[in-house]
Amino acid sequence: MSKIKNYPPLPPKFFQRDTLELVPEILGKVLVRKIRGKMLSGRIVEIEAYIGNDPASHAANGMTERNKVMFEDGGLSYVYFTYGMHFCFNIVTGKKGFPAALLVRALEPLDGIEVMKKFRGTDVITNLTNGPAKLCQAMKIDRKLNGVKLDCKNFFIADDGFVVGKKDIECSTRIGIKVGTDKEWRFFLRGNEFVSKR
DNA sequence: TTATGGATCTTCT
DNA sequence: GAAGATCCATAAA
Repeated sequence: MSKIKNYPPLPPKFFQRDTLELVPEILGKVLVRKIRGKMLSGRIVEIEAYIGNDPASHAANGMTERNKVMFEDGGLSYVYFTYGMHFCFNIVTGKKGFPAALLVRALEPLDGIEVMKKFRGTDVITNLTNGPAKLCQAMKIDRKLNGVKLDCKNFFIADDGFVVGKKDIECSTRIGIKVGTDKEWRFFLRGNEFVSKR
């Protein structure tokens, strides 16, 4: 059993920095979600950056009802609905007024694996959270968590002491987009079997 | 093993 | 009306 519950949430201030600078800090951290008395958690092993007027970002053309959370201070949760049936979870980064976020694409399941299996309807561990919409389903992340602060008791990011070396981080172009493909803003842990494949 | 279509919300044209 | 920061079941090869 892990000892994540002994580690306090990272404060919102932690996320109010340059987005790309945060990337190596976020990789390896633990996303914790408490629901109905159960604790679900997973180590963040894959993220993508969406910054400013980057053409691939939802915020590329200014603020809308959906993306307005991206303009808030770092440390908030941005959850959006896409393709008619899927939720994706982002960590808002940087300062208020500048739209930036890190899309969490994959987790390595730690606690509450049995609950995740139930939510996902599969027994295959590597298929629980290896995709942005999958991890939301596994952790029951939905619209209600859009815009919440990530230091509340039921939903936060924690540091359990796991160390990620610079050499363990690999980068590539982002996935599932048609513009902004010149930027290598997808980051993942080298060789981790929970990274979404493509 | 790779390809295709369905699900059907939100935004922009 | 069309496309999208997706996933999965099913079909073809």
